[in-house]
Amino acid sequence: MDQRKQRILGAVVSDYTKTVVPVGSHALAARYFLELSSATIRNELSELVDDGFLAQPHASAGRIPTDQGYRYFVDFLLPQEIVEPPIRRQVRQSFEEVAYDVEATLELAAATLSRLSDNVALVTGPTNSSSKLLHAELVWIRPGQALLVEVGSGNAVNQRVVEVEAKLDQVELTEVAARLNRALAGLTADQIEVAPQDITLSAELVREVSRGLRQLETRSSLVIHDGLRNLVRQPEFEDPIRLRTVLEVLEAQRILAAVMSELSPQIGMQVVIGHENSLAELRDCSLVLTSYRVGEHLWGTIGVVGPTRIHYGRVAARLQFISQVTGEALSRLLA
Amino acid sequence: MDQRKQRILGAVVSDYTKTVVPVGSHALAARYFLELSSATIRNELSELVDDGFLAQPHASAGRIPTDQGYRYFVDFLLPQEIVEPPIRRQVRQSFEEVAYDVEATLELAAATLSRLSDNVALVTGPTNSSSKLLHAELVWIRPGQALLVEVGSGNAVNQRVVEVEAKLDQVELTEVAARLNRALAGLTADQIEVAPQDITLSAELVREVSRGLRQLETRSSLVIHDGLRNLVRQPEFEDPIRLRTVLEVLEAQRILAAVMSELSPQIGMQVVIGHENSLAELRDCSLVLTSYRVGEHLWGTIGVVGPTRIHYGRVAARLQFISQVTGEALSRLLA
DNA sequence: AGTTAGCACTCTAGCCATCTGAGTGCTAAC
DNA sequence: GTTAGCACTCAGATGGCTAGAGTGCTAACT
Repeated sequence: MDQRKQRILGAVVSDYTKTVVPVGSHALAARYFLELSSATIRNELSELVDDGFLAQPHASAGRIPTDQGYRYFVDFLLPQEIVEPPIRRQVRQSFEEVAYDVEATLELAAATLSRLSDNVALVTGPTNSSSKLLHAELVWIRPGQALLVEVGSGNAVNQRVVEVEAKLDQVELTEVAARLNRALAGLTADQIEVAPQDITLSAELVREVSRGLRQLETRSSLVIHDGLRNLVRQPEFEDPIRLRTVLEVLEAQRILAAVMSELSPQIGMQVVIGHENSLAELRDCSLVLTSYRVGEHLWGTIGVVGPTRIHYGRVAARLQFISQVTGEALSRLLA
Repeated sequence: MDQRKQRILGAVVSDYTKTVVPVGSHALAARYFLELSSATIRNELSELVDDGFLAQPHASAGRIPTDQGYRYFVDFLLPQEIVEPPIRRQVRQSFEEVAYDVEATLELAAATLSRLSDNVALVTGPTNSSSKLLHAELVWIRPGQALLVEVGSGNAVNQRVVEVEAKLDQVELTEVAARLNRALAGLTADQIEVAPQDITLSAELVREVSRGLRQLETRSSLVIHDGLRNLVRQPEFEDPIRLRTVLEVLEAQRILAAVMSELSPQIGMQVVIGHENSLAELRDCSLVLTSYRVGEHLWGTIGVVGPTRIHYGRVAARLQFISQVTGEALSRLLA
């Protein structure tokens, strides 16, 4: 594609992104190409349609980008945008004030991202696919019952009620917990299940510990979302059926988690446009995703869902920034 | 209001609830009042309009219930509905399978309620307005840092990273935690802050404990919602502006939590219809709320948000049932 | 008294025809 | 390769028309 075609494609994408109205040759000439006539632009537009980068809603309408057009734009024409310093300051400050635990941090990340992207934000927690037991504790509740509190990798905490011998009091429970720690600390759920049994520990209790660790893994794989209200504002989702289709996916934690973990990029940013989505329900949407890191090992996925005409440049820049701030906040908290 | 008027009001409410189309005198005569002529019904309808129970969208249209009409219906005419045994069985079973911790239980409650009510479900966690410290524990992370794990009333758990003396190892941290427990267990955050200082405990650490307790209180006051997708399906929310207004409130955790805790009934069921809502944004909506109990002390609020023509009878019955199942599931888990 | 049939009247929603204007593709000239 | 000019197309807005659902009112009936 020659340079002029690229410029025109870029202009159509920017203009359509802003106005959500098909862009005509006159509008392009007036707003972006004072040196070219509308007739010339018409010829170029016509070729861009033939090559699949643009489409016409109907014969006498302007052009809108196709998924392929957005793809080209994202791959080759995306302008590097910066996040305005006032926004950076404000975001950093709110993270310092609000990010007092993992969950609050992730929720703040989602809220901030949805606000700054004007779209729906998605955040997954740390993917502890094989969480190790750091520490276990038993808290007396009543005769015969105790609360098993487990701390796993990344300081994620899980609690469950377990049956214990009725005669045990808190002092003795603490003693049992100490033995648990000596026997099991540093092991994953799998390892605990096959580990040689310490004869002084009840097999049932050990089993509860590994169950708890698995709960930790399941729980943290779920997805926080925020900004569904922004979706409603988008003209492409005025149609209730379309809106509902997308909402159903966004509210289906499991499906969403699968989509995100499948796409989650090891590094850099991942953009999925319209039909590129494996999920048919998201074929009207684009996803912009990246990973955040906490120290070295722990990481989750954070991203934005919007219509295919989402403002890729701005969203990518702001997502990048928030992902970094989130990682830093979590590092301060945990690492 | 005489009995016939009541029957007519009831018929209008049921019919409108099902069809979402203004109900005319002919339709009423044919479907509900074979013994009366449409003219008679017209006279009655006209009086019901004069008394404020019904309204006409325009002069030659049928009638729809006003908020006052729904109010009368709910207060005096609500038929006692039962929850079908197959549904009961299925719900109980899913609670047995999935409700393995507090959060999962509340999420399951929200998911089930939104499905069974065809509307948006809201669930708040236990309102630990003054959580007592049951147990504290310190877990070594690295020299100078430890994870403070606190268990509060209702076995809610909170964790935070705290600074400690660099030389302390896990054995010594456990010892410090034991002293913390002796000094502070059973106290609320307020009480901890004014308690006489144990000279062997760092004032900073004690302060962290009370901060953590307060986090617990804040966190559990947030609201889980599910079923926003159902809102989109309601004809009254086809208008994007209306939809957005409601979505904004539903996604604003703090506001929603305030509304729910303000309304949360000590016992029985609370119905708020349209303009009765203190929040202007919810004036097109009705809320059906109740409380669930875990043993004696712990409780939260669970409810449904929908359009004012929500099927009050069915929703109330199913909400009642789910609230009970949720309470039972949590009791098994915690008490 | 309350109920009902009859009837004129009202108003919306759907339909159709018309009009406008933005935007196109094509041709011929530059 | 670029541009001016022009005929053509089509969506969307506008406005009249009609059908039909539903009303309120009157007068007769029980």
